Amino acid sequence: MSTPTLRDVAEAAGVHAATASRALNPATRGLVNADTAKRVIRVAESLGYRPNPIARSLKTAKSGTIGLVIPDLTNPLFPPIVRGIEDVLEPAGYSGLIVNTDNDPHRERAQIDLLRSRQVEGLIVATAMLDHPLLEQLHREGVPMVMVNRRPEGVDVPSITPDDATGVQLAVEHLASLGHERIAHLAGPVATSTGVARARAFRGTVRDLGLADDPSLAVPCDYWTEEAGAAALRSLLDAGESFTAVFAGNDLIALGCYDVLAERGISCPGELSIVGFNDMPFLDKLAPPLTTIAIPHQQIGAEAARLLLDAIADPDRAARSVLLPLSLVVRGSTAPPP
DNA sequence: TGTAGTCTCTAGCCCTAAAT
DNA sequence: ATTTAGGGCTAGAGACTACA
Repeated sequence: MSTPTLRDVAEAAGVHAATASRALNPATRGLVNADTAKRVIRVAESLGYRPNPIARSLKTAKSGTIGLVIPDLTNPLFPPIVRGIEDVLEPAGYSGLIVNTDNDPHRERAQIDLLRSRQVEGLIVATAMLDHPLLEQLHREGVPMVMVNRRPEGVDVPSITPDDATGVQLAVEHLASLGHERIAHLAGPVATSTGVARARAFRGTVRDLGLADDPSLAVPCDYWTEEAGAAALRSLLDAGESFTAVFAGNDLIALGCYDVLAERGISCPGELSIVGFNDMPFLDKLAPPLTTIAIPHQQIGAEAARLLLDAIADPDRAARSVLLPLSLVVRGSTAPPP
């Protein structure tokens, strides 16, 4: 006996398939006599019936799925965000399909094509570049979309981003209050909104506080990765720049710095203080534990999912964007300069 | 006779294997 | 090469019953 269908349930319960369908769907259950509904539900359970969402979407033209486009699945920043997204999607009857683009535009295009062919009802996108033709195109085609963490320029799409400027300010003020005057910034990629926003805020804060405003102390990384962070710090050290603290564009870049400190025998925080950004999981387990800027990851994900559900329900609604507040988490990687 | 309340009937969603 | 059938499900139309 193959897996039971709605018809099997209906027959066993002595009702028409359409009635069984209504009884089993909470949204339409009210159209069916309560006792009948109860009977159908019981029969469905005893047969081990599982609704077939493919057949359902054949009729309803709705898939109940949302595409989650993640740039780098190995970045621990994302699991808590996805968790927040699922917390909101699930009770709304949706589930997320995750794809990973590895920051590769071709891969991204292919993955998004795949999601669309699977009839996802919307996209939550964490891969936004400042200039992002694909996202512009999707937006023109009317694909419901929400940006998380980053946002492209000039595309009128709902987004949920951290308040980078304030976060940077907190980090730099913390270092300044410890007595640091020459702070280096290992910035995120210049093609990303986050990288640019944080770099700009860094420069502004450094000036406001009257610290060394030396362009050679700000180095953009090619990627948001440990390797890129390590390479950037090496180039600063090799150039003979003098600085007593590093403000990293994100935690992975800061982690890369740890590698360089180890290989060159530099002590942290004794000789060099380091501050990260994002507060991804496990930073408190490092030696020394990394001081960083905390982002409410789960809240970001949940808010993104809410914005998307809004956009799906009402496509004409004006794009709403949310800026989430950040906080400084002081751990062991920062101390007064030597 | 009208009207809730409850149920059934029908068609069709999109695609493809099989029949023509 | 073209047509048909059919997979599982549900929206919409409409039928039946009981009761005011």
